[in-house]
Amino acid sequence: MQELATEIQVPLSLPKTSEDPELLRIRHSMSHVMAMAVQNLFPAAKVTIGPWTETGFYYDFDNPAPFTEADLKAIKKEMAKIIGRRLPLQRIEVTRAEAQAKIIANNEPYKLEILAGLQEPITIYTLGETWWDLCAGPHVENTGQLNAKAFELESVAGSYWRGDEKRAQLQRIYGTAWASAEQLAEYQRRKQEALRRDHRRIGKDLELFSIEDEAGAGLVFWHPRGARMRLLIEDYWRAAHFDAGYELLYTPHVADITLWKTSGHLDFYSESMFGPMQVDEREYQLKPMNCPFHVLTYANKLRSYRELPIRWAELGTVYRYERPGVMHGLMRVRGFTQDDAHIFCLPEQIGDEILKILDLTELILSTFDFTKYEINLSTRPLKSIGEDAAWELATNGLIEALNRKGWSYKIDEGGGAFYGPKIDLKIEDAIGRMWQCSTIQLDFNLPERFNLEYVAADGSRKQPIMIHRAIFGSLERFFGIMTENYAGDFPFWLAPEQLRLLPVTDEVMVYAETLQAELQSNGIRCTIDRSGERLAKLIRNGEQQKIPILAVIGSKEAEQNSLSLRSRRQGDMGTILKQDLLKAAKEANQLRRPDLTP
RNA sequence: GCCCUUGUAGCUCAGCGGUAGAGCACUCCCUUGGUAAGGGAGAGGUCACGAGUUCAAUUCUCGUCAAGGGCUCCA
Repeated sequence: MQELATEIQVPLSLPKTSEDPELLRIRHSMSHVMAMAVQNLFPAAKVTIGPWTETGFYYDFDNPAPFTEADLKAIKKEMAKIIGRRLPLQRIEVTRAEAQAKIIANNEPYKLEILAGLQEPITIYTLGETWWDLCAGPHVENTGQLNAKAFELESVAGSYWRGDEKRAQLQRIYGTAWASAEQLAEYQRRKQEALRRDHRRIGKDLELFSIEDEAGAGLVFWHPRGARMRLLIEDYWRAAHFDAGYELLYTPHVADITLWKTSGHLDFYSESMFGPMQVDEREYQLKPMNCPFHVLTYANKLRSYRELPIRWAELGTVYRYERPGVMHGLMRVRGFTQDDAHIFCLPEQIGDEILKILDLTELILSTFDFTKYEINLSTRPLKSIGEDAAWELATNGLIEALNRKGWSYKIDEGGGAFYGPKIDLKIEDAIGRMWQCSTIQLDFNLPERFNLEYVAADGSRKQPIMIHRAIFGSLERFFGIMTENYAGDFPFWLAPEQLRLLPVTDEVMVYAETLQAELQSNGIRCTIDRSGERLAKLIRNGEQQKIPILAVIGSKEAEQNSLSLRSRRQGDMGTILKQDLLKAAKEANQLRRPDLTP
């Protein structure tokens, strides 16, 4: 069924740079052309680096004055000129001393620093008679091979030399370049499509949520429609967790700061925490994570090995300090709810537990039509705690589970947290973007710090294995991703307003009200459009608000106790008797169907 | 936090050194209309906030806050 989509008319393919050597040369050369253009127009600009990206290229400059959007136009024009001159690009091998002499002659301090880190042979690429850049290539042979109609300068942005915010502030210019004007047009069409799907746009248009200046950045207000959807998601999540053998917890939003000292967060996480607050004689801390609370709950009494595994989940709302300027719609906020869970188990249970988590993750994500995953396994970093044997056991447990699940994965050697190895899962959305949501982490740290134990079969005290895991990651973020995935066209079971009754005249209002009451009492989210506009307008409004089912009712329908249905996904569904609609809608809700009928 | 851009009606946006405009939405009136915009009238703005320059600031300058695109960081 997933295959169908690809059969419908294949659009112009847009290869990534890393998949297409020709595009790589084009983009790499284009960044040199841009650098030359910039230095022609701004002689004081110093060059730094100018790599390709998957959709284009950028170049970072150190220029006395920042570039403005207006400068981009002039730079683009200059680039077109350079392309028109069909200047050759030539690869020249030089010695370190020669390179150094050339760089010093040009007064390019950043290049000098780059040179210091290079191995011989050192290559430079010339562009025309006078301009050149330290570069490994590859490039096109001459600028005539670049298409002046297939590139665009997209934006200016600040960046830092070597990505280090303590070092020089540079000016980055982003561009995109393609082999043909048609490809550029297709790329721009896709950018438009991403804009159309933007959850911030859809969230406003469909009245799902807002972020209010007066309350502060990064704090989400869920409006009735968004809140209803969130509730549906949460209800489903809870049911799935009970089915999978979890119990649910509720824990406080604040706790005495000593708890955060014990957990270690005050030492290694304080930069991401809201400041403490004074209450009576004690200092309290708003929670940035749920784990210490679950740990305390575990430690509340002596546990037996017979109780394990313990699986505790919570939709836990946490607050984290995010630096100004990094917030982004629902994707990056300061207050959010994690679908957090902690599993306390015996060492020999790790493999089974991880596998169960993978199964539950797949079940839940696929319910929202996320069926393509990219999995990363991160192993022990250099700086870490815990014994070798524990790391090996845990890492093997993760690998064993992935193998049993039959999922392929990449290994990120040394990419784990200092307290344990982890599995990260990225999901692919409808337009091919990858998003990281789910994560499964082993933790040797907290059980140690809180002295967690259980009584083993032989009567001795042992430390349990602790697993953190989240499937959505954060409900806010997941909601944003899901909204973009569906482009606001939510499946029937999830739509905040599932069905809207459109009365053709006021005379059928009584019938409409009877219908609404009956549908609502059967758990179907249904409204009546009382605007009094003509039918065509009612339909237009309903379609714009992406209501899954619009039900036209006039005198004919009122007489027969029926409705004329118009489905957003399935088109005209003809006239249906009330009792048949009730049955179909209830079933669709129960089975979480995308449409009224399969 | 840093760089660029932006902030005018609920939304999308014009405008300008002499205190404001359009379309949609909203309210009312006419229309009772059968599958993507019927017609008319009206209401609605401390031009983000705070200073400064000026006879006069929504417009110019500076600061603050927020948003957008990035950097860094991240669920």
